[in-house]
Amino acid sequence: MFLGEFQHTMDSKGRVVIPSKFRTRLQQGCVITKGQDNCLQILTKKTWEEEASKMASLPSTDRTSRQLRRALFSGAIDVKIDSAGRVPIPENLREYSGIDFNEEVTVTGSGPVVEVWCTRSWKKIQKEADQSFANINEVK
Amino acid sequence: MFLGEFQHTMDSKGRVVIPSKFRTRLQQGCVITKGQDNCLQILTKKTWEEEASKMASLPSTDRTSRQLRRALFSGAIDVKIDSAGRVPIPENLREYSGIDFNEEVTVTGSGPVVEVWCTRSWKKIQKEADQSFANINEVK
DNA sequence: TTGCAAAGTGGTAGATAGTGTCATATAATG
DNA sequence: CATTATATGACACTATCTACCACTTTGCAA
Repeated sequence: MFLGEFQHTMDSKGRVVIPSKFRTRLQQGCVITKGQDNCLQILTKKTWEEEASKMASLPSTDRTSRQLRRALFSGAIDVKIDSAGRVPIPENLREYSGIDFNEEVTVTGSGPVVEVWCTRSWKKIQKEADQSFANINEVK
Repeated sequence: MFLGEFQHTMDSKGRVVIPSKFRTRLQQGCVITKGQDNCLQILTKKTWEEEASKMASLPSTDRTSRQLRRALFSGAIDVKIDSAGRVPIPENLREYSGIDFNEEVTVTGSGPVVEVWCTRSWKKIQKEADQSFANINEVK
């Protein structure tokens, strides 16, 4: 289970540091894909395979499923963490997530996956997320 | 069941002492999360697992569910109590709770969870709580 | 082919944040 | 009151992040 929120910066070559708490679990290979709401997701090999097989089993008659599948597979790339704890983010994913060189990045643990956000977007999303969270608690 | 109210200070490195009465139950690992009204909650592993498993059953196709998952997991961190009985509070949770280095902190037992408050906030909240409590008694 | 520019990959040193330990002070207990 | 447990502040040490720098590869054009 990945937990927490970390601030980093994308370096001038498009690389992002993975918080050290996450590294051990991602060290033996991980996959980066497009996530929902314009974030990026980092998955362990194992989680990726599970996700991928779920995706594959969706009916290809449904337009939404097809689109989901395209986004997931076409945007995916498997990477390895370098000796300094960084992963390279390719051009298409940088564009998708809106993260530019030297820009602030928020890396969050989100249960089974790690999410990478351009900090600007994260702040917006987080506000919304906290709201949902607060409401749920009130209901109880 | 956690009971009582304790005064402590966050040290200059962002750590807070867990009252010794609570330690034995939290020693084998605990999770800190955002609680209501900008307090922090400390949960036992077991209580946390229960909370987290509720999340797992929600569909990731629904935006609200995704937001909930993000809020819960990104705002949580699992920590262990060190040999001096302290836990580290990471940056994002310090900010959420408004607790600065070297600042007064109130730690309260609140039934199934332990709550950590910036003492300034706690005083306000407590006044309100006492008020409601008094009124309820009057009504009876 | 050769030379150049751009992008990608890898490494290093210094700054900073995080962690662990200890000694003393304070509080709790019998 | 003596003893034990707990809290706090100080300090040293470690890990991690960042900002650089240097090298390699690739693509393009001369």
